[in-house]
This record gives sequence, C-alpha cells and structure tokens, in this order.
Amino acid sequence: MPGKAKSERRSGCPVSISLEILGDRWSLLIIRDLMVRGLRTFKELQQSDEGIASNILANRLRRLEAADIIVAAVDETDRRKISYRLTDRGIDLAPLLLELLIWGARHEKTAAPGDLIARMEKDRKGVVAEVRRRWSEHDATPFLPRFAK
Amino acid sequence: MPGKAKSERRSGCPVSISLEILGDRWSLLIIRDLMVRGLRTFKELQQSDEGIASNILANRLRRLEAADIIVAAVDETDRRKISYRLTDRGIDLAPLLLELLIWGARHEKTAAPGDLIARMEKDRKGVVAEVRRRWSEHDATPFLPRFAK
DNA sequence: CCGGATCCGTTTCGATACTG
DNA sequence: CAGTATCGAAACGGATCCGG
Repeated sequence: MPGKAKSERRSGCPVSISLEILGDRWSLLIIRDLMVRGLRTFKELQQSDEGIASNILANRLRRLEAADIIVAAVDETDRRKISYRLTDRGIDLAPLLLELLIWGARHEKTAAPGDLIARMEKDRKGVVAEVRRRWSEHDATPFLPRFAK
Repeated sequence: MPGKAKSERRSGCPVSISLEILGDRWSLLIIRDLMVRGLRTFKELQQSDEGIASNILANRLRRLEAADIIVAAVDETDRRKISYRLTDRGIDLAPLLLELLIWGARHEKTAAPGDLIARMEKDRKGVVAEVRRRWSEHDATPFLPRFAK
C-alpha cells in the first residue's frame, strides 16, 4: 500500500477511539446481525442489511477482526464454511447495542416489535445476560426472530 | 441501469435508521461534547475533538438538527452567540452514550478516569438521571470535567 | 456455490482558504 | 463567530472475476 501515514490526530478520549472502529454505518449493523439475528456467514450478512457491497463487507469484517471484536473460524458442522463470531470484547457491546435498539424503537417509528423492546427496556440486565449466556454456550439462536423488512 | 430508485434499500430495523444518523465518526462525538462536556458553540466543538473540519462540523450540526437531536438557538446571555442544545430525543441518547463510554473505558486503555467510569457502570440509572436533570434545568455544567487531551 | 479480490465510476470527506 | 467555497483524497458500492 503506497501512502499510509496520513492524518494522525485523535482526541484521546476512549469514545473517540471506539468510534474509530464503530463509527460507520455498517460495523454496528454487522455486530447486530451476529449478536441478535444469529447470522454467521459472509453470505448471510451480505443478504441481510439489504445490500452491503461484498468488498465493503469484507473490509468491515477484517477491521472488526483486527479490532478483536469478531473472529473468523471454520464452521464446525460444515468445513467449507467460515463462520464469524463475536469475541468477548464484541459481546461486551451488547449493552450498547441494546440501547441503540431501544432508542431506535422509541424514536424511529419503524415497524419494530414494540412490546419486545418494552420488555427489553424494563429488563436491560436480563437481556444482556441472556445474550451473554447464549454466546457462551455457542447457541446460535437469534435473539430477535426478525425485524420488519 | 435506469429504472429503479437509487439508494433506496435499508433494512427497516430501527437500528439501521438510527445508524443512518449516528453512523459516523463525528455525530456521537458531538453529542458527547454537548451532553457530557458542556460544550455549546461552534467554536468550542471545533476546538474539541482535536480538529474536526469546520465544514464537516457544520454539516453534522445540520444533520443532527434535521434529525431533531439538537437545536440551534441564540444564546440567552450573549445574543451574538449561537448555542447548540440537545432535544429530548438527543437527551434520550444518554444511555447509549454511557454504554459507549463504558465500553471504551473497558477495552481501550486510553487515559480515562477509570474510577469515574466504574461508578458510572455501577449506577447507570443514576448517571442517566443526573444527565437528564441537568439538561432539564438548563444546567450547562460539564458532567465529566475533562478527558485526557 | 462461498468468500472474497479487483477494477472503476461516483459520492463523501476533510484540510485549507475565505467570508458575512 | 459561524459558517461557505474549493478541490484533492479517500471511501463507497456495483459489476465482475477468481481460487477452493
């Protein structure tokens, strides 16, 4: 790669650093799909989110991997497939994602399972614990069945 | 290929919509500066975050305003100044921002007030309530004194 | 087929300079 | 002070190609 070191200023606040990884339209969406929708493979992720370009998806996956938020591993059941999983760091994003989900449900009137969100809001800790439990057990069950298309 | 509308695909999940607004490196940073650092004016915001370009800042401020997350108003004390404030929708982002802060403090080892974060983590509700209280009272006091430069 | 890599036109970003 | 104007650089994203 020619020409790498360019703009090298950043505020030093942890939030900034986090946003250097998460601060784009796709990264958190990918994490949501992994965490909450139970998606695993490149193709599943590509078909979700209604059309992320394959090169962009590949780029984000590598960035998230480099940030130790996800890991790529050969699928246990199907040796040909690669499945992406959240690391502990990635799972720790559950509270953040939950709040994002809650905020979106509250303020964007997209057809979202309102009652489910309401339950989430009342039991944040329980929800996060549930996500954590499922992931530690390698349970691929989607937490949310599906969002409105 | 002509015929189809251009970029008209988006998943419909509230998270996606939210990320259409928040999904960039600067927006949440600006919100943080308003909410947590007590910054108000264009210049303050520009000098914070170590160098956001003025055109980008202007652009983001207008986007956030269009999304009804912030409002621009003539400063009460100084008629020449314009001060930006969070709307109710914006204030509702407090839990999200708190989680982002916690995650960053946990996983990015930037010089952050670790004990303060720890207290935040133990009393999320209290912190959010405090932010809400200060904003409802038009109290401009920064919640966090200052981050490491 | 799956998981990308490459090419390439378009959009957006961002640094600097400038302005009401 | 609070922004525009400009313009090169980077990112995006669609199509296509490719190794396993």
